[in-house]
Amino acid sequence: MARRTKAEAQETREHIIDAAALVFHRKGVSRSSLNDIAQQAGVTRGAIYWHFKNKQDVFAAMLERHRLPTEALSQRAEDPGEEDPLDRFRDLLIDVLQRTVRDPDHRRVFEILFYKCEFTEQTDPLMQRVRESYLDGGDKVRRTLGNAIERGQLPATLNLDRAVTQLHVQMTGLLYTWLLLPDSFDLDGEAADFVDSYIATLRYCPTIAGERAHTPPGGPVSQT
Amino acid sequence: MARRTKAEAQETREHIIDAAALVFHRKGVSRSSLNDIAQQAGVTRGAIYWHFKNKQDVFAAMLERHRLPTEALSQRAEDPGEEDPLDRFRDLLIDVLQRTVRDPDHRRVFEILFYKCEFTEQTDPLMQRVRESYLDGGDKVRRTLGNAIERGQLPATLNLDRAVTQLHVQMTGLLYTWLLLPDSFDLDGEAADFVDSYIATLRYCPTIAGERAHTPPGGPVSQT
DNA sequence: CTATACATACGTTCTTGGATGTATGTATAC
DNA sequence: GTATACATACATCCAAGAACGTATGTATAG
Repeated sequence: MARRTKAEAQETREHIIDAAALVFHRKGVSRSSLNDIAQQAGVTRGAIYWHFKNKQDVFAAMLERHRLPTEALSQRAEDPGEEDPLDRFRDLLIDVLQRTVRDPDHRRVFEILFYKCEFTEQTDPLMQRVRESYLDGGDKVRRTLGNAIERGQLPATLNLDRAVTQLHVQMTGLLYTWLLLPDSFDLDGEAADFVDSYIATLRYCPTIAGERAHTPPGGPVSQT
Repeated sequence: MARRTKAEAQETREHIIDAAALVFHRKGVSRSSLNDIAQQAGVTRGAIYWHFKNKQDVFAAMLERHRLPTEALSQRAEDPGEEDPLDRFRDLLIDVLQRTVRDPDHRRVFEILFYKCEFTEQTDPLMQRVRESYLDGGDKVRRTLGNAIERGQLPATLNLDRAVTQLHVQMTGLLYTWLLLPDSFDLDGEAADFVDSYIATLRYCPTIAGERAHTPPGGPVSQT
């Protein structure tokens, strides 16, 4: 077999990424050879070298494909025209947590990122990429929370930097620990609780909300 | 040169571990060859193979040496005879955070664990080891918090499981994000704040401290 | 026909584990 | 105290495999 149609070629490219994720997850990125990935995908190394420069390039493509779905949701939350930015923000966070539990493909990429790959130097483009991803995400959150403040959904005294830091800490910590010990707590069922708890600290915790805790108009702070 | 005295041999063993940590940190564990480590330590691969079985064994030895100092502090906090277990617990948490900032050797191991090594299968002894380390740590924390409850330092209604989970989330999240972006916040200066904030949630957050606010009148709260 | 989408074949580079060499520390005998 | 015997603490050398990148072959879509 040889030359396929363009659509078919695109399919094999996707298959290769799928296979890479599986092999990366099973053996770790460094111990995964391109031959392993090719076998898993049902092609030869030649196919991989046609679509990608090398293993690093396959890895980057996998991350890129993983980034897109979350991107869409965060765009909605960040929109200044959005009337309920805090609720869109809440949806986004809950979605990330629950998708990690429910969608094996999504979870697999997170597991690879946390437990099955190595970032080498500060100058490593991959390390830089993750770093920028965090910083960009922080900026998005900052804008979204700013919109929420303007709409009166959060106190004007909110310390944005602390809020962003705490969000990173909470989300990263949740995903990291749950992926390590999935049976230690029910992330899917309690996702909304965790997110609401975080939003509550934005409103009431003095070190984040500002000097005086006050009660904003009723939002979705439901506890079970 | 050949046979050294026992003390000198122990020194070279330590040197090898030091060198391994440096090389692991610089190149990532998988890309570090035993030759790299030997060169960094100023010995040959023969020396490493004398003291250790293989690279995995060097890695395990590095982790073991890293575990010990924290172990001592946690033992104190856990002691049922300790009169102020909550304060010892607080000291322990602050120490871990600040030592990560101040002690380059300590920080290096954390960076390796988070960013520069791969855990492969569920059956991987290293993965298991980290998992057990989390579970054991959780048990210690559970006992320590239990002591604190008996001494009246924490509410009797405290949900221990949630408290342990939240601690893992908070500490792991803090270390992970700060190691990724050390300039994004002042972990050293705010370490006590973060710990106190966590302890405050143990006392006041309804979902963790207990459901006094939401409990219908007429009976003690039953948990778990 | 020609560029595409792969498969196949090849040479090189690294790394590993073990085998072997060797010089010194250390314990014991005398 | 010294000679002997052995274990220790490495250094050096070697064989084998794995993975990579490239170069080349080839059949088909356009």
